[in-house]
Amino acid sequence: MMDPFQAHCKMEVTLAVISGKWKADIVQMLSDGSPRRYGFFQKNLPEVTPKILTNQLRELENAGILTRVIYPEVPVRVEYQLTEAGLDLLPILEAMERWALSYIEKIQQRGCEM
Amino acid sequence: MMDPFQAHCKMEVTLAVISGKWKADIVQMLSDGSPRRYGFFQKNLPEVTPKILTNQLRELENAGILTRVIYPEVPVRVEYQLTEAGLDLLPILEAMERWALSYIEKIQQRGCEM
DNA sequence: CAGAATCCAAGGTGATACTG
DNA sequence: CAGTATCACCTTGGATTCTG
Repeated sequence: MMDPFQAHCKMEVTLAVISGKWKADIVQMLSDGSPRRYGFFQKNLPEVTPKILTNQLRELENAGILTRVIYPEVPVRVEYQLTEAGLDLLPILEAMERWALSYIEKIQQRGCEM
Repeated sequence: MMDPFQAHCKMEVTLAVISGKWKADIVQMLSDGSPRRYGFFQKNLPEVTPKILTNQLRELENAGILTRVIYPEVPVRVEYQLTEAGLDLLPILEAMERWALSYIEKIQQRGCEM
């Protein structure tokens, strides 16, 4: 992940935080505010390998987008949950989703088939 | 650039379009709607090399975010201008800028110096 | 259950020099 | 003026295998 703190403009900070193949998906899966477990992401993102999933979760954690809480039970339970900064990201992700829909329409009209 | 059309979710489409080290800057430089020339970007982004600048401009052009118009004068003049889709991107970039500001504040309070 | 370790391929970025 | 061409690095993502 690119270091958000050496970005040359503010937008780059945000882009650095959410750029990552599965980060937007992860944040969206936590969008209702409730905590989710590692296996939940694995189940809903069948294509992502454990290494990559852990990597994306850790980078989001280090960026302060989500928290990782370990419950030392047997078997161990780990819960991920959005922070306030993470919740603040949701409107942007929704706007990105809306833009993409409109964009896809425009592109189709332009003559590209999908 | 990652192909927006093989994204696994809509948000990825938008991310694919604006992910690129200088793309957000370029779009913002065109935000008032008026056309800008190659040299303008070079002057305002002194760190970017010609190859990369051309690369970022071409990817934005291929994505339909901006247009590239060549005026066959001597010397040649090339003007870049945002499309409708590009203009629609501006609110998102502004939201990203605002989020980054709030984020930086929060991080500083958390104890990280910048 | 929730990862960690190792190895590897791809592509995005950049330095440098050159051109229609 | 507005680019191209070549070479090289380095980060990101991924396949596979293994573990507290």
